[in-house]
Order: sequence, then C-alpha cells, then structure tokens
Amino acid sequence: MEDVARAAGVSRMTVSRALRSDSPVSDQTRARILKIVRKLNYVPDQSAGTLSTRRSGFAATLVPSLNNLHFAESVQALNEQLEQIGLQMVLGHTGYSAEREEALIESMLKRRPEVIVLPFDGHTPRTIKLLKQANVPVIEQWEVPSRPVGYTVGFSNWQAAHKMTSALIERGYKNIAFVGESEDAWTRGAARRAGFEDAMQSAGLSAHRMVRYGKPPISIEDGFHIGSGFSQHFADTDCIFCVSDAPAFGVLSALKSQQIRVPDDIAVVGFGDFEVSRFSSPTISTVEVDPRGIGRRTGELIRRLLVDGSEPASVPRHTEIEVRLCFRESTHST
Amino acid sequence: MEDVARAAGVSRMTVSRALRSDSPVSDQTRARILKIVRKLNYVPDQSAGTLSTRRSGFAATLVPSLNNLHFAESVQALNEQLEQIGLQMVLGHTGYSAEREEALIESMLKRRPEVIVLPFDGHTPRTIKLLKQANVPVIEQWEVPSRPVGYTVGFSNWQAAHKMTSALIERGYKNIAFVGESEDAWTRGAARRAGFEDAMQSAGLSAHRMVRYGKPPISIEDGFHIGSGFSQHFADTDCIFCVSDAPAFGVLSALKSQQIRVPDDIAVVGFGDFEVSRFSSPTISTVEVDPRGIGRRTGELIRRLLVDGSEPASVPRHTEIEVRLCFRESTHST
DNA sequence: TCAGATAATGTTACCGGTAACATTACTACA
DNA sequence: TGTAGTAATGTTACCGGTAACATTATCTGA
Repeated sequence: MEDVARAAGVSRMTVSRALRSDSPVSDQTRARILKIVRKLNYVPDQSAGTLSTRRSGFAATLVPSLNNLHFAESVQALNEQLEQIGLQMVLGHTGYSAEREEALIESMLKRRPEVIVLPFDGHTPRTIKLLKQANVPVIEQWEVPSRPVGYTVGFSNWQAAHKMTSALIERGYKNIAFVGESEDAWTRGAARRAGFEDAMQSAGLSAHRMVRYGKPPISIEDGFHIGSGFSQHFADTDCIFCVSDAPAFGVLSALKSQQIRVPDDIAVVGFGDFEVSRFSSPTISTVEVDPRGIGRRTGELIRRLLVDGSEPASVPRHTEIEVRLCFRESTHST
Repeated sequence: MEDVARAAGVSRMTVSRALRSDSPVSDQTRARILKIVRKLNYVPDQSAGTLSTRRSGFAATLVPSLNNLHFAESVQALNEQLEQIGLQMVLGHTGYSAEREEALIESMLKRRPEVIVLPFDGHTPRTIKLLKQANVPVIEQWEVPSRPVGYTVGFSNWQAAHKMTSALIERGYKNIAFVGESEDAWTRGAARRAGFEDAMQSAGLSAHRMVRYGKPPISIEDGFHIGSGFSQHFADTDCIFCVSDAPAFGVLSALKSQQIRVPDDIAVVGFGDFEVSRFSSPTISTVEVDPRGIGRRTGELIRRLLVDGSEPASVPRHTEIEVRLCFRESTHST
C-alpha cells in the first residue's frame, strides 16, 4: 500500500479510502489510485483490515455432512446470499458429531466470525457456552431446538413426522414400520422417530415395528440392506416410513428385487423429497422440505442483522420453513 | 492476551508461546497459563497472528456447484484432510461461470490463502494472471487442463468419454447419441462431448446424434425432458450416452414411461457413477469416478507442499485419478 | 569456583491496514 | 474581504498477535 501511495503521491490513508467505496475521496484521485493499484497488482490484506476494524467478513458455517444433497444445497443457497452481503463462508463438517462440532467452533472463533450458522443436532454444554460468549448472532438450522441459543431457521422434525404418520393412518395403514438410524441420539432423525411413535400411540397403534440400522447419515445402501431382510422382521407390515428418502429408495429397490409390489403389497414413504424420489418407479411419497429455502432465509436473516442493522429485538427469533406432505405412487391414494 | 499475561505474572510473549506447542516454555508455566486462558475464556485472534506470521491458515476452495453430490463429496473429503493439517476452508461457488470464478478469486486473495484449489472449467485470462501472482500453490481439479497453472488432480474427461464410446462401439452399438448441455464452452461436459465425437469418427461412425439441452449442470429433469422427446429426434438410435448420470437417470425414466425397453430397445449410459445409477432399474452403465479420491489426494498434495515442506520440484505436477468403465443392466452385456 | 552452554523468559519493533482527529483547500455568502 | 462550512487529504496511534534479539536463571564440567 505504501508503494501505491508513493506512486500516486498521496498518503496511505488516501489509498485506503480510495479502495473503500464509502469514504470521501475526489473522483479524480480515486481514479488515479485505482489505476496504479491495478498496474502494481496490489491486493489489500484483509487480515490487517480485520484487525483494525474488528470486522472479519466471515460467516462460520457448519454442516453435518455434504454427502447429503440437502445440506449441500442449503449451503450453496446460503453462500449465494453471503456473497451479496460481502461475507465469506468458512465451512466445517461436524460429521454428525457434537464433539467435532465443539472443536470446529473453537477453531473458528479465532477468526472472529460475524455470524455463526450451524445445524441443530444437539450441542455439547461447552459448545453452548462458546456460542454464547462469541457475542455474535448464532443461527441454528433445520431443527427447532427446545432451547435455542440464538436464532432458528427450520421446522419441527417431530411435528413433520407426526403429521405424515397421522396422514398414513388416516389412509388406512395400521402396521406401519419405521426405518431409522442406529445411533441417532439428539439428531433430527431421532426427532422424526419420536414423532412417528407419538402419532402411532395417540392413534392407539403399536410403534414396535422399528428398524434401526446404519450410522447417520443412513444411505441408499443401508436401505437396500434393510429392505432385503424386511419380510423376516415384520411380515405383517403394510407401510414402511423411512427416516429419509435415501433409505426409502434403497428399501424400494430391495422390495422390487424380491417381487414385492409397492404399493399393493406394502407402501414406502420417505422424508426430505430428494430428487430421486420424483423419478424412481414407483415415485416415492415423502415429506417435502426446502433446503435452498433454509439457506436463503438464513442469508436474509443475516442481512437484516448485520447489514440493515435492524434492532435485534425486532428480528424474529424463529423462521419457520414450511414442510408439505407429498403423496406419490408408493402409497395408496386413499 | 494482556489480561492473561498479567494474571499469570508473565509477559505477553510467554502467553503467546504457551499457546503454541512448538515453543520453549516450562511445563509448569504453560500449565498455569493454560489454566488462566480457560478461566478467562480467552480466544486468540487469528487475524493478528496472520498479520505477524504471514500465515493465514486458509485454503481457498472453489467448486462449480454443490448441487452435484460429486463436488460436495470431494469438498468434504478435502475438508477432512485440511482439518488435519490445520487449515480452514473458505468456500466459493463459481456456478460454472468463469466470471464469477474470477471475482471469487479476487476477493479470496485478500485473505492470503496458503493454497488455492479450484475446478478446471476454463479460466479467464485475468484469473490465470491472478493465480500466478498469488504466489501460492494452485491446484486444479477434475479435468486436466492443456496448460495447467500449477498442480492438477483429476483425469482427462476427453479420454474417459473416448474410452467409453469405444467400448460401446465394441459392444456393437453404432447409432450412438450423445446428450449434453447447451452452453458447455470450456467445461468438462464439452471435453466429454469431444471425446465422444472423436471416438465415433475414428471408428468411422457419425456423431450427428447430438442433443444439447439445459445449462450446466444438467439435471434429472432435463434428462426426463430429453428422453420424452427422444424418439422424434433420432428414431434409429441404439444407445444414448449422457454427459452425466443425472440426465441418464432422467432419460431412463422417460423411456420407461413410454414403454421403451432398456436395454432391449435402446441402451442408456451415464457418466460419474452417482449413487442412483446403482439402484435404478435397470442399473445404469457409467464411467466411475472417485470424487472423495480427488478431495483426498488434493489434501495429501497440500500436506506435502505446505507441511512436509517437500521441494516443490519433487512433488508431481499431476495426480492422475483413475476412472473405470462400469457396465450394468442398461447396456447389453456384449 | 567459574566460564560457557543451554533453557526460560522479557523487550522492542513490526506486520498492514484503519479510526480518530488534525489540517488544508476550496466554496458560499454576508 | 472575511468567515463559516464543507470536502479532501494528512498524521498519529493502535488493532493483537509474533519475530528477532536481549536478558536472566540454571546447569555442566574442568
């Protein structure tokens, strides 16, 4: 910057101002400086700026995993918003582990992020402490925690699964099985499972048809495995409600290869509305969520908090993302 | 940090040393300092450190998009490696646009990344200039550019498509159609298309059966659309080679809904080995790539360059990622 | 017992920007 | 013509760490 200043015959400060659109510099001087900047290929050092302004320009973003298109899409939608605001995304993968989440947050806090975005799958006590001390907006996504740290953008997985289960019961299914993950403590998958169980119980039905297999995230392959052995487990099952579309697709494939007809012999239902569910045969009934919507709404929330400078109190603590039940060919029409 | 130093009765420098594992501090002093650090919830400010050490701890990472599981998985695999090295990932989406790529790189360079990882889909001249001036290792992924900027990790899409096309010809297919994207200039999709055309021509076959539809990234839906109108386009086609598995799955669904049998009436081939291709019915023949491998190998390369301090000359400029032809039910067995 | 080596800690300056305030140049108007 | 007000630019200090060198304490062996 010194070099640029010298070449332009001005002080460093004027160069600094010329590079920031909000500062008062004569058009003529600015043009001259920018020309020299380009000629010298000068690239300002943001960490110096950060140190001085105390604005890092970072958004710390955590996801459980990117091998699920839903998370990937919400990350992308968020990143598109962040870019417009002038924030950069530092990304970390928790791998569905609360301990990794804690470690990631700790290392990200050294970057002094201006906002922290993370999924809610349960946090360690220390994570919660760190988040509170960070003194920046915290946005929990996907699930609505019973006791949120800051803002939330998402929906109740319990409620969504409850709603789907009730709808299935209404359609005449009674012996509904649930396919979930084996180690799902605190995860959204567990919330869905609880929603299923509660809905069954309040309808006076038994929720004992419960298959739990595979660590989060449960895959198509896990679903295939489960589907292959299903008739042995619960021969009288009339509907299989899967914790996500991935295993639903796997279950479906396995059933088809056993000549079990869907939905005539048994119905299959997923959760999440992955793209394959619309194109498998039969197409899969599911709970439709909007991952890009979650990313986008999170971005809009950040804009209100950081750019528009809205009173924190005037910004809604919770942004509800609508989910829709989506009945397709893998269930009977009524 | 001042506070910690005062509380521990030492100088700031000693606190700094205590927090860095490589420095000589007596165990006793370090233990005392760390205890105080925890008590005061002191979190060091990395931008100050960066300014002083000239090491940002950043890896600038670009992807075309995350709505393709392949990129998402390679990003995740890379991130896992980076974490071990102690680097943090700043992520940007080019959206398959060379202009956006340029803008992203420009803004990321302000962070003084220690390495730049990006896909090769063609760069603007200015991007190339910026990358060279950055004076840090540049790693281009996925495609092998004819004139790489720095290191490369990937494979030749031209070659892979050429190989698959030749294999299809060998299996007796003659009237092979190619399904690609409409605006694919400089992209990997274009390289695959060229590989197809060249293989057809060297076998003395015509490559005129060419459908180009949808902007990158082409989707299942685009494939469905193409498949729905296919018989009108090229009625005598015996095999449809799709630029990726997504449209292949869509094409397959569309053909099935028209009672066109695969592979008896027509064969369908994809590229990429997405998970659905293994579970669709019929399963889809494809070119198998290893996205996690690309991420992992990139991470290993970075480790050699930045951590092990290998002579840049001793590190291979190119890391070849093997691709495999994978024949499944959507093509005849021979 | 003491020079010389080594380990532990302290001091000073600097990394590269920007905030805050000071100064100068220029304009408008009584 | 003088003065107030504003726009443009300069000066100084500081953000919070660490590099580099200086100093002090501790240990070793002749």
